[in-house]
Amino acid sequence: MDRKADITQMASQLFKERGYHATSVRDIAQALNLKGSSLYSHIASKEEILWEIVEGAARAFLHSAQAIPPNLPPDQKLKALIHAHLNVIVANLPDASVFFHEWQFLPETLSREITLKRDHYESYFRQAIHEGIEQGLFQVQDEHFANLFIFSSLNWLYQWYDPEGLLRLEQLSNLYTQMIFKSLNYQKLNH
Amino acid sequence: MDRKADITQMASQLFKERGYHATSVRDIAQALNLKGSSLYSHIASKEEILWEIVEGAARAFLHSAQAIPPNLPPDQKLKALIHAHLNVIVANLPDASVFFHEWQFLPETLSREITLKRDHYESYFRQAIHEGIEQGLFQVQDEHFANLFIFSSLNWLYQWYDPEGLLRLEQLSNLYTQMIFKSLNYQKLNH
DNA sequence: CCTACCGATCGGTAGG
DNA sequence: CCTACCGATCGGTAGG
Repeated sequence: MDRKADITQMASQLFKERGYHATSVRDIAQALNLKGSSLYSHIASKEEILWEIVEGAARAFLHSAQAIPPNLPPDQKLKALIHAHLNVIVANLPDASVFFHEWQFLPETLSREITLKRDHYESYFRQAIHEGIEQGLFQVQDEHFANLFIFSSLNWLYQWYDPEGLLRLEQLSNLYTQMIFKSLNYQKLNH
Repeated sequence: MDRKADITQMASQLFKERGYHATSVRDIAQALNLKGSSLYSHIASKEEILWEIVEGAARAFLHSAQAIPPNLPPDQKLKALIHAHLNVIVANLPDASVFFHEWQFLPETLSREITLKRDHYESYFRQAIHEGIEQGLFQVQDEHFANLFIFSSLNWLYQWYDPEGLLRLEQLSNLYTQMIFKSLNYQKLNH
């Protein structure tokens, strides 16, 4: 029934593999055994497809962060945020790739909206790290840089993660949590 | 004299801002006050421009790693590699951005060559980390993941580094070194 | 380095 | 969902 979801999903795979601009509407249609013009009964434009993918991923990240109890202690909160973040990427790698790689090709009004959603999402991490520092659980030289360092390590995952590989979500999450917590000088040993 | 270098440099800026496929040959020419066809006295194809940028960046990374004395102790070697890596990115942000973001749009023969250069470059990091673990300077749960974690944190820099910002290379290098060394459970305090 | 031009392909529409 | 088609733009060439 929902042909639009089929189109978006196929487009997501192709955008991940070839990039947004190197994928034509005809490419997407062909992969679905359709003619290019047939897509336009379900979508208004190529840009709309990109928007659906990128905005959907932004929403997935935001919702997964908002599902975490805000009253958790900061170390547990950060651990849950790391797990949630990795889960969104692993659960839908093409969407995550397009989100990180192609969002800039949205027209400015829309890309600004994504930037806002992303800032909001990242604030959950910043907040947890900030609270952790205040409570003496974490120790960093430069809080701003610590945030950037952690986002960097998490955001590059889509570049190398192999869904067919051996690394499953739980192990990935444990490894990330351990390295990030060590980089934050986490005091407790068992987490 | 070297018009080709002018073309490549301007293209690098535009590719960084808009992406390879969203930048036309006419865009590059216009930014140099030329007509599109005029570029073809200096270049063979648009692809050649991309190749010059990406291969040049790959070479810059590789050379900077090869300039480090191989007999340094592993902790000092890793520190020097981090510094060299950040220097290449900071010294030429557009080239680095295109290298990380657009290399995949090279035809397969050429992109494979880049992948090989990159593997070779990364092996310097892997080697230093491996030696550090062997000598008991570093402790990690999963060496393979530790490598990926560190590359991730370093490779995402081009996404957020602001050349006009306050963070200069030396401070950036210190901050990265500190967080990475902590994530590796580095035993000595003064580095 | 320019003018003039090429075939191919692009995103998208009309009409059924 | 298709055929037929649109104007615009693409990378690139010829010839000067």
